[in-house]
Amino acid sequence: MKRIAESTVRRLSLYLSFLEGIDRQGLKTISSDELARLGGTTSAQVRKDLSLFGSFGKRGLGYSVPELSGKLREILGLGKQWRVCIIGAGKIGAALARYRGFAERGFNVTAVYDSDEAKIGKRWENLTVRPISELEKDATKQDFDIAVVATPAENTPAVAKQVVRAGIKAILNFAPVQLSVPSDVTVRNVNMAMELEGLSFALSNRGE
Amino acid sequence: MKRIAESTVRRLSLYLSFLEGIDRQGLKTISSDELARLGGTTSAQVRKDLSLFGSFGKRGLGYSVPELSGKLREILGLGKQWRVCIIGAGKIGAALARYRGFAERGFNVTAVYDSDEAKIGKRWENLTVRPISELEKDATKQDFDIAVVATPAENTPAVAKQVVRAGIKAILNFAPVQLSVPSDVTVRNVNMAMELEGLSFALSNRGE
DNA sequence: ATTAGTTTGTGAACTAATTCACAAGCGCCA
DNA sequence: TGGCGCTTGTGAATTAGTTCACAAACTAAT
Ligand SMILES: NC(=O)c1ccc[n+]([C@@H]2O[C@H](COP(=O)([O-])OP(=O)(O)OC[C@H]3O[C@@H](n4cnc5c(N)ncnc54)[C@H](O)[C@@H]3O)[C@@H](O)[C@H]2O)c1
Ligand SMILES: NC(=O)c1ccc[n+]([C@@H]2O[C@H](COP(=O)([O-])OP(=O)(O)OC[C@H]3O[C@@H](n4cnc5c(N)ncnc54)[C@H](O)[C@@H]3O)[C@@H](O)[C@H]2O)c1
Repeated sequence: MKRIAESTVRRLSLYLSFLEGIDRQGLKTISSDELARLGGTTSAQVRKDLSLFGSFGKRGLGYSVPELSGKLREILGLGKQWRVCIIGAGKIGAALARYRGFAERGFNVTAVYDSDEAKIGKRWENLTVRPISELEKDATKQDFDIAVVATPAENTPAVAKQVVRAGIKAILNFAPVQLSVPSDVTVRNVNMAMELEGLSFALSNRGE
Repeated sequence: MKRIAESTVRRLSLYLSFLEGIDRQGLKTISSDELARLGGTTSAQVRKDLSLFGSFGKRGLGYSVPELSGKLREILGLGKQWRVCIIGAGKIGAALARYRGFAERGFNVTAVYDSDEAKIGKRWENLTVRPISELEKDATKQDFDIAVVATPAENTPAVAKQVVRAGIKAILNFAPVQLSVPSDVTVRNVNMAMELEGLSFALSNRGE
């Protein structure tokens, strides 16, 4: 299969969320044009994105909402349940662990780790905070798919090393540092300071 | 000035954070090549990004770390202090309000809003949660620059309308919905479900 | 003062992503 | 059955973004 751009994957994810809304409204079909309007893009873009994976629509009619949802879920790998661990039982970790939106999409938080003695052993929702030193051992049994890393920036490179050693192949990183990992490990960064700086730039350069 | 791509702004932001690290290490100059290695890009990219705004380096030497930091801060509009309000005093809102990393970069959270009677009036750090209905009135006095929106998806379009009516020109949106706002308002989305789906896609399509 | 060794800044070349534009397919109706 | 209105799927054209490649500028060493 040809290489798919990250921007394409982001849009697919967006289309899926729109389709779920449309489905709740009870509509049966949708055109590339409507999908484009919802996503702030063009109908050609929508059709091109989808055409990378097959042809799912009916000419003259559009796309069947449930069918396209299903295809997108399949493309995005949402058919299975993913096992997620959260590392760093702090403020962000707490918000994420308690967020129901993830499980709804098949991302199940099955463990939380921290290095702080004061936090280890505490109950967190239906989980107990475990010592980070046990991550590697636990991983052989639990087989985590994704690690969500929410530790202080200075410790995060070391944490990433442990995650890699534990054999986890995907990391969602909230610390404002660039992680260096082997090429078979995928990292996505959520860097809020960077987003705010993007807004700052936009505010500072309006009308130029 | 010519249009600057969002990807460029993200990289500038990244360079700045590297420069701050380098500065703490006490190094005085850095080459485009080293900066590129830190950011996982190429030296030509670094130089091209910077050349969009001027020429800040010395041939044969590289860039002065404090000078380039200063220039980047200026470019990104980090010279001033920004007034930020958080809307939605829930799990994510709480994590953000308590995060010190923002103020360090000039983003000062000066108010928190919610619609829940049970939360209104409560103290949050050095702030008191205010009723969202007062946002518009408060904005005329406080003159917020940026609204961080962390409300449930279903209420968020309405919240965005209120933010726009309050005259705020930049929104950082955490709800998994696409906001439609006038063209003079800039929106950045942080959509964690989308990031996880990106990882899911990567895990599902390795080696193809 | 000259030379050797670096590293910038930037047009030109290239690659990737988006948009155009239209033939072809489908449903509906007469 | 044929024609009309609509919408897809996709090569071609265009636009945007990245990388190449090299002259120019600077330091340090002799
Ligand atoms: N709080 C926010 O709103 C926010 C916003 C943007 C970015 N971030 C980033 O997210 C990360 C976490 O932020 P936070 O506010 O939740 O911090 P926090 O201090 O509340 O939590 C960090 C947790 O990580 C744990 N920890 C430290 N070292 C560890 C290690 N080696 N292994 C395992 N656990 C370890 C700490 O014990 C603590 O419980 C930071 O990198 C921060 O910059 C946070
Ligand atoms: N918690 C997470 O880790 C997480 C992760 C990803 C995305 N999100 C998204 O962030 C948003 C907030 O999530 P959360 O977990 O903090 O939810 P939450 O329920 O803890 O908090 C939401 C808050 O918004 C308030 N609110 C509701 N309607 C409002 C209105 N019209 N005006 C002002 N305030 C209003 C509620 O009273 C509540 O205090 C949601 O859209 C969620 O999907 C959260």
